[in-house]
Amino acid sequence: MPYRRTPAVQARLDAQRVTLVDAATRLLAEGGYAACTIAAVAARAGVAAGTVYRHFDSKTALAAEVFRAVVDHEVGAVQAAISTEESAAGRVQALVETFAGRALRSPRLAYALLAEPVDPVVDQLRLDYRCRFRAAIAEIITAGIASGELPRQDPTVVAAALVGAIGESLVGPLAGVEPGDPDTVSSVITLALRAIGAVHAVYA
Amino acid sequence: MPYRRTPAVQARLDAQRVTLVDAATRLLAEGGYAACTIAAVAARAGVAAGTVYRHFDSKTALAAEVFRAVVDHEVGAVQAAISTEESAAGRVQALVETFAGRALRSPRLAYALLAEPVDPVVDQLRLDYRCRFRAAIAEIITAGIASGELPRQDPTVVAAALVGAIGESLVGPLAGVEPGDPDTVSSVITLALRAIGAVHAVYA
DNA sequence: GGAAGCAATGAATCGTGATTCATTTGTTTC
DNA sequence: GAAACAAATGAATCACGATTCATTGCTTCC
Repeated sequence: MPYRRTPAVQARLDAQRVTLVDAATRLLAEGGYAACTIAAVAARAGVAAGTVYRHFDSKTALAAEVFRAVVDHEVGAVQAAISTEESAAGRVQALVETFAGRALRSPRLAYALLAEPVDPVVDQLRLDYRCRFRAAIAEIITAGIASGELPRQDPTVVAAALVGAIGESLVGPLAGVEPGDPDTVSSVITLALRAIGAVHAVYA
Repeated sequence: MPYRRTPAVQARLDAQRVTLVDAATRLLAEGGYAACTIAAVAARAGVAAGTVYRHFDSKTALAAEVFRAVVDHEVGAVQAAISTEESAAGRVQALVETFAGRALRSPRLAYALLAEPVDPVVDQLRLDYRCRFRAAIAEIITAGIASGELPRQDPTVVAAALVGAIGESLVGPLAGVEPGDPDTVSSVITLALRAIGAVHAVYA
């Protein structure tokens, strides 16, 4: 048995993989999918193009992994923010604030995540991403209806609409130009609360 | 002067141009931008690829013309529907119904129009499209506030959010699979009315 | 009818970026 | 140290669709 991959080598390979995903993520955040070529990723990671293929079968596979990692991170942040709130209104507010804050901090990434189409496989992941947010919102609404805080409504449709509303308000402008000011976020919160029928904290 | 373009020839050329735009529109509606290659457009129109370039400088120019035509048509339909209504609530309802009805009838086209990115020039046209809808909604809201029918709010942000909500509800699912049933439309109407603070026709 | 020139053709060319693979470099084991 | 093989390289290849252009076919006008 003249060769076996030692733990040291394995660790280096693992680290290299991480470096690749990281490089791709940064490139995505900087210039969108178009900037995320294999050559660019490899260069950023300090390896040759061919080396990328020792870790990923295809560009799509790399993109999928990047996407999944970023989405998990984003969803996690939102869920953490939600979990500290009790009421439906509080949770929705926390969700929008967290989501919007992060999106405004990395606008290009948010755009790539929410809107920029690319590849059927990645598009499917984007849908999953939206679905996860949708599910989070739907859950809040369902609980709110059950507790009597919110009026009866179709949680799925309302959640989809809110995802759209938030996305449009935040990354819609992005595709154009302006950065999106803080007032926008509070307007969106107000609107979201009104849309779900949480009539209290409204009419700012 | 051994040659001059006669009216008959001009008419044929004009018709050919229309045929090209029409072919591209159908292809767009069937398979999105990816299906809309020069070769496919030419084949559908019954001409050679090179002929396309006698009418359009580039694929982008063709796409832009297609986009503009389709958008004008869509916006026109919505505006016609709005114009027959008096109240803000009635107008919003008409707008959503019209937009949604058309989108559900040509889902692939709606997706291309609302979400599918392609090319900076076309992307800009898409933004214009959204802006026009946004403007239409903002106008309704502004008028509603002025008349006292609606509470004070930021019409621009609310309009953007509604565009997003409508788009997400209707074409979001599309990117995935299902066709989007009629109940969805009425749910979206209810939500839109509630979101703008038109508390009446609500709580269905 | 025929000269003059526009219109149409479609195969060849180009550009872009993913993917391959023969070769070089690095590790492991004895 | 040397055999045996893995990892890394990056130039060459491929794929795909837009774009060009030399050639062929049509119109016009006298």
